[in-house]
Amino acid sequence: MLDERKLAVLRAIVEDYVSTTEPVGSKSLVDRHHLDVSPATIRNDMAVLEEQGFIVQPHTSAGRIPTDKGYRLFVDRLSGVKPLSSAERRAIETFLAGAYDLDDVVMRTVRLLAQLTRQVAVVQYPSLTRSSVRHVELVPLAAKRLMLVIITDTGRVEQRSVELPDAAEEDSIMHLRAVLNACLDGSRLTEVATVVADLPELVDPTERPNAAAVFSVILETLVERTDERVVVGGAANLTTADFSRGLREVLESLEEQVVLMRLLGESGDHPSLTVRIGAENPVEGLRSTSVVATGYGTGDQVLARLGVLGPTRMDYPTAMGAVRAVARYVGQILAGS
Amino acid sequence: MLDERKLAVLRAIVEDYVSTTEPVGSKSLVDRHHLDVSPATIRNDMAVLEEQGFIVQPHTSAGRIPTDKGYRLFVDRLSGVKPLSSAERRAIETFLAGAYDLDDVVMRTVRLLAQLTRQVAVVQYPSLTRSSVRHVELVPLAAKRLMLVIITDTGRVEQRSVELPDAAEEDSIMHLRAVLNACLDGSRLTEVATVVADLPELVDPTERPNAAAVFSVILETLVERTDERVVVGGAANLTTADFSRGLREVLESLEEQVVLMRLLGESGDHPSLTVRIGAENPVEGLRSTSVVATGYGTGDQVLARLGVLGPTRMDYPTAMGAVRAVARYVGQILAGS
DNA sequence: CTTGGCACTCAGGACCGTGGAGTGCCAGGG
DNA sequence: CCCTGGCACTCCACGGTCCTGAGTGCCAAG
Repeated sequence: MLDERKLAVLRAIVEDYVSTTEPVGSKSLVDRHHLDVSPATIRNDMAVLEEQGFIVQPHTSAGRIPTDKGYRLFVDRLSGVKPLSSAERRAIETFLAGAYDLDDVVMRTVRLLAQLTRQVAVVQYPSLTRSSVRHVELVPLAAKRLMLVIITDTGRVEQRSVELPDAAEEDSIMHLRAVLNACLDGSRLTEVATVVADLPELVDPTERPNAAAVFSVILETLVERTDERVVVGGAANLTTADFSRGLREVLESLEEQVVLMRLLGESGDHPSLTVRIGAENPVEGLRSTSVVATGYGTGDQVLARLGVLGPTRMDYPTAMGAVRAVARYVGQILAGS
Repeated sequence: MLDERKLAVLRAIVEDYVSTTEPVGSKSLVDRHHLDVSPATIRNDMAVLEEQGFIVQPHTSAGRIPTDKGYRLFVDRLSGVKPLSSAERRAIETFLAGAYDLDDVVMRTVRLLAQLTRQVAVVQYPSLTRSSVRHVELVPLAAKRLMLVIITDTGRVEQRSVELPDAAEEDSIMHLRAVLNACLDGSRLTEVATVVADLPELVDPTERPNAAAVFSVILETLVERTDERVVVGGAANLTTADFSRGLREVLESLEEQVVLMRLLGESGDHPSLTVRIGAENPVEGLRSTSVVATGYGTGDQVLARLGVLGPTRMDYPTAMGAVRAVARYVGQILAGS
C-alpha cells in the first residue's frame, strides 16, 4: 500500500527535517531531491503518509514532520548504516590506542562517541557478571579490618573494606588469600556463588568467622550488586536540540544509573545494533529522545553496551555508523590488553 | 561612605533579587523589609550604590539588580553562613552513613550537595598527593605483563597495567612486591619520588629491567599524574536558572576535569570556605556563575575540595551552610573508615 | 495517475497604543 | 544636612491588528 515513491518521499522528509529542523513542504522537497514529479503529486503522497501515521503537520498548512512511526520505518527499511570516513576511523583508532587503563578507555570512548555524533554518549563499564576473576587480594588495614580487592580479566578492579569479627594474624590472612585464589581464579562471576558456598570447609575452624565475613562481602560485591556503572558524556549537545522545558527532565534521567541501564537495553546478549525511538523508550521522561545502542566486547563475548542518546530527530545512519564502529574498536582494545 | 542603611538596602536588594529573579524597585523594598523610610530615600541610596558599582539597572526605569561587586560585598560583610536545619543535618548524617566504599561516599556526597542547594555539586576525590601508601600489589596477568595496584590510606585504589621487558618468574615478582611494600608502605605520596629513586639498588641486577618498568609506572601514577578525579552532579539544576545560550558553555566546562579542578581552587591547603563570584572565576565561560567551595578531610588534614556551582544570583548563605556542613560530615566519615 | 490552478488557512513578524512600574529631580520641612 | 512627598518622564511588557508567505486540499483537465 506504500509504493516506491511514497517511501522515497518519507525518506526525503526525514532527511530534510533532520538537517533543517524545520517542517518540510512539498515544494522544497521536489527541488532538493530530484523526484521527477510535481509538488501536487507529492502532496497527494504526503496525504496518504499522514493518514497512515508516518508524518504529521504541526499546524494546518505548515510542512510535515515525521512521527515516531515514520522514523521507525525510515530506520528499518529506508536507510542503511552510514560507514565512517577513513579520517574518522583513523581518529578513533589513535584516540583509543592512547588509553592506559580501563577507566581511561571508558572515558575516552564516551568523549569520542559524543564528538562523532554530536549527541549524548552513554557507555557501560564491562559487566562484572560476564567476566571472570583474575586475582583476589586481601590487604590488612587494621587488626579487625582489611581491604578486599578483586581484579577481573576485563581489567576492572573492585574494592571493599571488610570488618572482621576477630583480630586476624598475618598468617591466617595469607592462608585465606591462597585459598581464595586457588578456588576462584578463573571462575566466571556467575559461578562464584556456588564456589564460595563450598569454601568454608577448606578453612581451619578457628578462622571460619573471619573467613565467613570475607565470603559474604565477596558475594555482595560480585553477585548481589547488579549496580553496573555507566558513564555519560556530551550532555552539552542537548542544548542545540531544544526540548522546550523537557531538558530538565532529560538531564535528571541521565544522572540515574538505573535509568541509563534500562536505556541501553537489559537484553545485553546479542551484539546487534538497537534503535529505540521516542515512545518506544522504556523510560518515562525520555519519551522525546531516541537511543542507538549496541553491545561490545572481546570476540563473540558481549561484555557491556554503549550508545548515544539524542532527540528523535537525529541523524540515525551516522549515529548507527559511529556507534557500531566505536564498539568494534573498543572491543579490540579490550581484547588486546 | 556607605552608611548603615545603604548596606541594609544592598542586603535587601540581593535577598529579594535572589528569591524573585526580578529587578527590585524602591517601592517593593520598603514594604517587604521594614526599613522605616520612604521610597524616595531609598532611591537616593540606590543612586549612590549604583554610582559605586554595587548595583545596576537593566534598563532605565526598571528595578536594580546586584553586580558581581555587589554580591561580593554581600558575602563578605552582609551575610553570615546559614546553618542547616536539624532535619537537614539528620538527613545528611543518615544518607552518608550508608556508604560502603570510597566511590559510594563520593557519589552520595555529590547527590546530597546537589539536593540541599539545588545547584550543581562538584566533589573532588581525596587527593593522591596528600595521602600515603598503604599497600602495593603486583598481580601477574601474563608472562610479560602484570597489574600494579596501589592502595592509599584514604581508601583510594589506583590500578595500572605494566609491560615488562623480560618474562618474570613468580618468585621475582614476590620479591619485588616485598621490596616495594617494605619501602613504600606509609610514605606520603610526595615522598615517593625520592624513595623510588633509591630502590633499584635493593634489587638483584638480573631483575633490574623489570623492576625499572614497574618503578616508572609507579612514578607516573603517583607523581606525574596530577589528574585528580572530580565528580559532578545535579546538572539538571542549571535549567531553572536561564543562562540564555550560555548553558551550552557551562555544560561543556563541567565535563572538563581540568576546568573543574581550577574551579574548586588549586589553593587546596586551607580548609576555609571560598566564594568565587562571576568574573572572579578563573574559567572562561563560567563568568556568569559563582562557586562556593571548601576543603574537606580528616582532622586538620585537607584531602580535597568540594563545592557547588550556580548562577551568580544564588542563595549564598544557604549554599555556604550546606557546603560547610557536608564537608564536615564527609570528613568524619572518611576518618572513621 | 499526474498536473496546474485556485481558494483557503494560519504562524510569525511588524506595527501600534496603552498601562504600570520605576526612576530622577526638586522644593519644602524637620 | 537629611528625609519626604510630589511630579514629570521613560520605557518595558502586553495585547491587539494587520499583513505576508509558505503550505495546504481540492478539483477539473490532460
